[in-house]
Amino acid sequence: MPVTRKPDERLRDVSRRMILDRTAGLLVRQGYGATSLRDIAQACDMKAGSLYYHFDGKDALVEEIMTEGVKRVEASVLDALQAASGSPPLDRVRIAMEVHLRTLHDKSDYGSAHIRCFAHVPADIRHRLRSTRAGYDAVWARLLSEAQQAGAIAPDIDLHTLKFAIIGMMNWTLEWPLQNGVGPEEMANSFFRIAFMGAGQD
Amino acid sequence: MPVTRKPDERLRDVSRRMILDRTAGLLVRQGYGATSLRDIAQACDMKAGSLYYHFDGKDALVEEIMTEGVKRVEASVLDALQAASGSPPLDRVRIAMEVHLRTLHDKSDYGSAHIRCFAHVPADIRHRLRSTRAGYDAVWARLLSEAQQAGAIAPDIDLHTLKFAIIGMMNWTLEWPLQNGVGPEEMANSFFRIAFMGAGQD
DNA sequence: AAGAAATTATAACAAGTGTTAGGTAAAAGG
DNA sequence: CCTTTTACCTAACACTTGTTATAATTTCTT
Repeated sequence: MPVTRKPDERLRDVSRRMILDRTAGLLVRQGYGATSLRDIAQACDMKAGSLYYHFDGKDALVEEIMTEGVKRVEASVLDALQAASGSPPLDRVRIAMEVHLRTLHDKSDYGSAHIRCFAHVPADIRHRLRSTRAGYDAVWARLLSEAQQAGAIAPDIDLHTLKFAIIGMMNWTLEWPLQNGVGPEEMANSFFRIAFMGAGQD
Repeated sequence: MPVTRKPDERLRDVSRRMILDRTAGLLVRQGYGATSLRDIAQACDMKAGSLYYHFDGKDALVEEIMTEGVKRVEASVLDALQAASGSPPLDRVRIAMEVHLRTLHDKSDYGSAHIRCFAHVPADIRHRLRSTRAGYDAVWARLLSEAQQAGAIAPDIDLHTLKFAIIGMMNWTLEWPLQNGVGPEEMANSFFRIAFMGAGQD
């Protein structure tokens, strides 16, 4: 088991985290259906049967990763919003967009594994993940609502649709990468410009 | 083989189309990995082995559906643009958005099957689909370029990013339905409003 | 260092998958 | 209507998959 650990780390915890990490990477690269337990085990220098010591089965492993994916994005965005609590409303929106994109693209595979595989996991998992996702959704709803109440968003804009448009364009960057070399900050700035100032010219 | 056909229709053509139609529906509902040839055969009141008379294999069938999916969206959008050739540039953009959404949501399952399964088919299929998709991409690139040259889109807007944002928000409606009862026209209008006039308030 | 507990390997299982080749029923052609 | 061709059935195959129970190895505790 070629995994490095510190003296106070239990093997179980280190192995378990490594399995989660490597599986997340496989899910991003191959998708749910094309990632077998044997693939996962190989990526971990283990055998498939051993994975059952740590997880109840493939789907439990996958669900844990996907749940953690949403949680990580949510935590990152909340942290950033907390740190920017005194900033103007639309600045906070732009920051949230940037952090969302950074978490998806740069931080780890968990968030992107979630988005990539959501539509393909068994229905019961998807159902449970929907409510986890709804929590993060509420973060955006609150953020946009505050911005609209502060007068920063036009009153005729339906916030549900706006949230949807923003999240849609951001998450779509995982399916069809925007452009090589473009980072989260630049993406966020471009999308923010389009969504809030509009691409149109009078 | 419970399928209705007209006197001039060949059984082969009718059966083949029915297999494509029903498979597209399954792909939308279940995804690529969870749709077996036995599922498809059952949906067609056939046995799995029989599908080989019409298609070389599962992947040939799936690829044909997904290719047709892009082609249908493209054809619909091009038709609509042709019919609106005298309209102002941004009207044409809005029409294209509406037709894109209508084709995805109301017309048939082929387009949505494409989007749902794209990230999950074998890499060689995905590679070929990428170039099919690039053709449709070019339709949008041209449309937006004409609008910008006509002065309808701000000169600082990068058209590649704008196209991306628009397609992203529209295609995301397949992953996470915007709202029950909202049709393509209303969606298109809302997304158009956000993307071109901006949600912000001065 | 020894023994207990933890962690991984192993072999096997049952079920499912895409596919093939030969057979048969249905459609088409004259 | 009869014959030929077409379209579907069938049985089997080889392989893959998630999973289980037991064995073996490694880690942890005293």
